[in-house]
Amino acid sequence: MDKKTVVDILNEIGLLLELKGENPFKARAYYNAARTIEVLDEDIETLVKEDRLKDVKGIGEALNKKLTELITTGRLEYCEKLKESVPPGLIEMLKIPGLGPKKIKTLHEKLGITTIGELEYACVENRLVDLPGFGEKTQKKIFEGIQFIKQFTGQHLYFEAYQEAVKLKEYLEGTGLTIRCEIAGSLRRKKEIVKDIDILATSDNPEKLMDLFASYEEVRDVIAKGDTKTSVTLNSGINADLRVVKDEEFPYALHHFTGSKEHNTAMRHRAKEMGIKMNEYGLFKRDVLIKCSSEEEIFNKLNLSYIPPELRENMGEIEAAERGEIPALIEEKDLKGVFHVHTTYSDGRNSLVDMVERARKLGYKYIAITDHSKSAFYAGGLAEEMLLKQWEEIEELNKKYDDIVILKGIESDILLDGSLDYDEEILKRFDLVIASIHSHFRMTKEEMTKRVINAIKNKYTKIIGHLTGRLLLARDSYEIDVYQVIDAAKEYGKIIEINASPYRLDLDWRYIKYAKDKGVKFAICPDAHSVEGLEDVKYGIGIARKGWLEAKDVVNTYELEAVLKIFSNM
DNA sequence: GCCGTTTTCGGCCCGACTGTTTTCAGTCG
Repeated sequence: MDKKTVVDILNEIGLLLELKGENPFKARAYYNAARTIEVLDEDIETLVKEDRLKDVKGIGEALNKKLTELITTGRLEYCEKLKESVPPGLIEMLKIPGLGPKKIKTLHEKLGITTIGELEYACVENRLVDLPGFGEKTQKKIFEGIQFIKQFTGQHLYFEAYQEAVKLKEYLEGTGLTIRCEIAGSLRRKKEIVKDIDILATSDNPEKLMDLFASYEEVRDVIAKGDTKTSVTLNSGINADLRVVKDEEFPYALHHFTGSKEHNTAMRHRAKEMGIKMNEYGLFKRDVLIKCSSEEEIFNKLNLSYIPPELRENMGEIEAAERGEIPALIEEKDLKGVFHVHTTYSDGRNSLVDMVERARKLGYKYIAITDHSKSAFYAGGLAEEMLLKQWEEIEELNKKYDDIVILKGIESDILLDGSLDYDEEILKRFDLVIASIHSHFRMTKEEMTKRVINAIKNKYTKIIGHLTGRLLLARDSYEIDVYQVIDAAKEYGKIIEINASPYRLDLDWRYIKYAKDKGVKFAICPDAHSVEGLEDVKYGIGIARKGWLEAKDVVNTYELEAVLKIFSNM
C-alpha cells in the first residue's frame, strides 16, 4: 500500500471525526499523523514490518495498531465503520465555501440535512438563518456555493435552464439575424429535469448567427461548431445547442427537436404506415414535400389533432389525437385562487399582509395561508397561541379587503401514525388543512402508505401535500404506493396537491393522468415561502399540463363558493 | 488520539477574517 493511500485515509478519519463532533484534538491527532507519514523518509511498509512505526513521533499505541492493520490487510475496520455512520453528503458539503465540519454538524443535527440538495432547499425555505452561528449572509453564501458546485452535474432543474434559455433566445433574436426562434427540446415539453437547452432558429445568414451564438457573453466553452448545429457550455454549466434550418423547414424541425424521442419514433411509424417519410426537414410522400406552415398542420396531415408539446411523451397522446380527444389543457390564467402559502409566522420570508397584497396584485380572488403546524419545529411550526393570533390578523384583513378572501389554513404535519398535528377543537376551525409528510421518511412502503391513507381518512384533511416527498436532484421520494394513495383520495373525495415549487413538482406528472382518469381533483399550489414564490404556480401548471389536466380537474380554478362547497362535503 | 510529565491527566498552532453576537465561534490558509 502506498503512502498516499494511507495519508488519505488518515485525513478522512480526521474529517469524519470532526463531522461527528468528536474531540477536536483526536481529529487533529489523525491529521498530524497523516502529515508525519507524508514527510516520512522511510517506506511505511518497512516500518510496519520491522515494528518501528510506534517510534515515530505522533504515532502512539492506537494509531500504530490501526496503521498495522491497514497496511497488512489493506483495510481498516475502524474507518469503514466510521464512514457508515456519516452520510456521504456531509463530506460533499465541505466543498461548499464557508462550510466546515462544525456548521455541517449543526445542519445535520438541527435540520436533519444529509445531502447538498436538501441543503439548497433549506436555504430556499429560509431555514438556516435562525440556526446558532448562522445568519442571512451565511445562508446566502452557502446557497451561492451550491449553485457553483451544481454547474458540474449535467442535470438541471427546469426553472434554472428555462431562465437561461429565455435570456439566450432574447439575445439571438436581438442579433436581428433570426427569422424565427424557439426554445425546443425537453424545456418546451416542460420536463421537470433537463440536461440541456435546445434552441431552434431560422435565418438567412446561419453562419453569422452561429458565430454570434458562440460569442454570446454567457458562453464558457464552445463544444462543437458547424453550419446547422453549434453546442456550447454556458457559464451556468448548462449546455446549449443551437440548430439553424431553412425557414420553410421550421415547423418540421420544431416538431423533431421538441421530441420526445419516443413520441417522434411513434409519429414516424404512423407516417410510414401512411406511406409518408417524416424527418426534421419535412414530410415527404414519394420524395415530394407535403407543405406545412405550422406544427398543427403536420399533425393534421397525419390525421391527428394538434398535440401540445407537454403531452409528447408517447404516453397515449397519438391515440388520443387520432380520436380527437386531446384535452384543453389548463392554463395559468384559469387559476382564481392560491393555496399553500407560508408567512413569517413560520418559515416564510414575507409577512402575511405582504403575501396577501402580492396575491391581490396577481389577481387572485382567494388565498389560503397555510403555515407549518406545531410539530414542524425545524420550520417554526405554529403553537395554538400563535394560530389564534394569526386568525385574528386574518379576520382583520378580511374586513379590510373586498377583492380577496383570506382562508385560515394550515400545512399540518402527518404524524407517525397518520394523525394530524392539532386537537379536533383546533382542526375544525380551519378553512383548509393540507396534510404533508415532513419527517420520518424511512418507513417501509406499507407503513408509509398506511400513514398517508390514515391522513386522507381524517375528515379535516382537504388536500394531500407533496405526496411523494421528492426533492428534485436532491432526494428521492420516500417509499410509498402512490396508486393506493390515489385510490384512497378518490374514495374519500380528497384533493391531491401539485406542489409547484420548482424543487419539488410533486405529484410527479407520470401519476397525474392515472388520478385524473379516476376522477380525483387536484390543487396547484405554490408552497410559497416568499412573495416571489407565489409565481411558482406557473411551474405547477406545466406539470399539470404534462398530466393531461384541464381547468375542471383543478379546484383552484373554481370560484371560492364552489371550492368551499367541495371542502364542506369531505 | 498523542505526549510528557511536578508520572496517568491536562493540554494540544495560530492569525486574519467573516459574520455573528454583544465578546466570540467557525473557517481558511
